[in-house]
Amino acid sequence: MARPPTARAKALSAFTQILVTSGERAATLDAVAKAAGISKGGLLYHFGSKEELNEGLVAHLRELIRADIERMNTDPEGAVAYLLRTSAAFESDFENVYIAVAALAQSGDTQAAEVLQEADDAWFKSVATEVKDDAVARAVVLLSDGIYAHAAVQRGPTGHDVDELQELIKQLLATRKQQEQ
Amino acid sequence: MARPPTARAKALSAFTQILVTSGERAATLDAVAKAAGISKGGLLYHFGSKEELNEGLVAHLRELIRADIERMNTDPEGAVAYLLRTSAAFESDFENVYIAVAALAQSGDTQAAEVLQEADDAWFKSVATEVKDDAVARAVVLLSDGIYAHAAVQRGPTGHDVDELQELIKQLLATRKQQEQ
DNA sequence: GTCTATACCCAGATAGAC
DNA sequence: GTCTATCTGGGTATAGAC
Repeated sequence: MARPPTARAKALSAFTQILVTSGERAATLDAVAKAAGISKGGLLYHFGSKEELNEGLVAHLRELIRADIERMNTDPEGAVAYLLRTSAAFESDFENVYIAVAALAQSGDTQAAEVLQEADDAWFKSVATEVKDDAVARAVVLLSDGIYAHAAVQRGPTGHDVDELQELIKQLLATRKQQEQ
Repeated sequence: MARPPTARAKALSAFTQILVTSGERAATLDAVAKAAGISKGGLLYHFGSKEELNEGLVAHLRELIRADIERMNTDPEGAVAYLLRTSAAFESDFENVYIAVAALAQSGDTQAAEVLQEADDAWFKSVATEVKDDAVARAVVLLSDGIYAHAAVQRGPTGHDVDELQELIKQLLATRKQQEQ
């Protein structure tokens, strides 16, 4: 798992790309192998079956979530800004893999559905720690999910105005803090 | 189109149910026919191909959107309340068909993706008319999309606290109205 | 209008050479 | 570790009876 042979990584990358741009139906072993520049046999050497390929991508996302949370917690603008910004802008691999796994989840893969929930839970935790308002944190994660859902359907980054959303969140937090006192 | 023979309606209903509960992969002609209590041949009489079946569901959603917008615009609690409430609670057929079409969209169906965008646009229009604040309207639709995305992945209604969200929106609108003056 | 039977095709998986 | 060739199963579609 630590330093995977390049063919394996290329396969995962190609699989991701096809899932994002063409959907789950198009992501056949043939298509993945071709896009990765290897043969179907070679692909099946690294992933013994289609299910293992799915699991491989799910496991990959699980790793990326850890790294994403790390970046989120250390972002100079804060967790809310990071989450909304990356949802809309595809700053790293993470966003593509997330969308790809979402496609798997909708096609019937239950492990894919589970890891998406894990991402949401981790996001909520980070955001809640920052804003100290669980209701707002839930809303922020929901907004992020909405942006991702859009990207998944439109097959690419969305034009959502993140600054506008951040401003709304800021205003909301200020209002609620005031009322609390 | 006006008074479809029951077999057609049953097929569409079964197709919807399988898509929602088991994903696109499971929604084969065999499975749909069986769930609808008809034979594959009978199913193919009403829908000449799998693609036509997809199109049939997309067209059905397009009709339901009109009815949904109608209910939204006349809801005693208002459009925002209606949208958030129905996203989380599956009040009518609409929500199930919406999730089903979302599954088609993720699997690669472009017409399905288009009609989902139409729904979002129509929702935005209704909400924006009510709240008279485009930024907030966009956020509300995004929240709704987030809730739907959750439901799609979890394969059923979500436990999101709609009252909590509505309260947030209310506070936000009040704050922004005040600042405007 | 709905059925059964069957043909066709392609995605997934296996075998074995290199 | 990667290839080509081949087999199998199942999903889609057609033919034709009732």
